[in-house]
Amino acid sequence: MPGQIERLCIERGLRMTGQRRVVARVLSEANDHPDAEDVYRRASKLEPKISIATVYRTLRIFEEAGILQRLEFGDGRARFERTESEHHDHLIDTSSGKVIEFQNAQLEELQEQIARDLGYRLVGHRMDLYGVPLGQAAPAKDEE
Amino acid sequence: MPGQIERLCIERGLRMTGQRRVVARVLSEANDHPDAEDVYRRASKLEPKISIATVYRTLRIFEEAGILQRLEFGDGRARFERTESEHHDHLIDTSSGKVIEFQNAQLEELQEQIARDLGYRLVGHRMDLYGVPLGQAAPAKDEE
DNA sequence: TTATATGCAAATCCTTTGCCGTCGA
DNA sequence: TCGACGGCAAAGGATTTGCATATAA
Repeated sequence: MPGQIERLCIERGLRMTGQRRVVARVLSEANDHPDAEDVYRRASKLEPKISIATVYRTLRIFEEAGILQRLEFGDGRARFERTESEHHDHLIDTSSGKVIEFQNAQLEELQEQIARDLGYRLVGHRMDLYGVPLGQAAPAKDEE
Repeated sequence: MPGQIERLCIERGLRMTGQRRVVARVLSEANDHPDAEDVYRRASKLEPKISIATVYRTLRIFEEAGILQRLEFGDGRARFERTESEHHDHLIDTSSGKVIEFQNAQLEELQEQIARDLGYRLVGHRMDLYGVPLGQAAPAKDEE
């Protein structure tokens, strides 16, 4: 039984090779936001002879087919997640690196309006929030 | 007469060398969002023997001193702008590459609130909008 | 069969670093 | 003076690519 991603690949007419199935499966089963190295590591367990070049090529192809979303959190490498019907943004916990997904309709609306006011039609956006857990670290400046 | 950035450098106790003055000046005079290569190119006109390594080192030092802001628009290289008292975000015109700055207090407030609702204190964020000029390209799907 | 995909290693792009001579305070 | 700085070239990390072989359809 093909996973969600493999199904999408077939739908979009991508040639399904053993390697692509493995990458598709790794991504279907991921609940986090793996980078290429992570995907390679996980895929290698299922298909030891897969190469990192194939992983990169496959990720790019999946992204171009709209199956994957590329995320960049500013640490120099790209992370991937499957495209979901409901759009969401990310909050990165800077103290642990944990990534939290959230949705906010008001925010989406506001972004469209801002673009419109500037004379543009919004075709995309990227928004990442960086935060530390409340009650951790020092919120005020003059405490110690 | 030192520019705004050189003044900040002095304020923060950075040792002022000829190269740093040149980089500071280039950035003080920039009205766009140059990447390291751009800064190097512009600095070279004022100081032909400056090296790209020095430009990178200086940009990093200025950034760490809070004098510069590092921007990443997803094209693989960092861009820089001087830190301004009033925060702003960017809208990138995907048809021309032009970058438009904007401020929106409601947006900032909403971001803080979202973080708070998730149990976080917002320590930073990054938001870029991507758009095409209104009236250009096809907004509807079934026209031609 | 035949265009497309994969492996491997080399290449690229952006950025950082080691080393050693130089310069600012 | 003397520790910080700059130049050069080499190193690094992430990602892409050329080429010969293998494979899906």
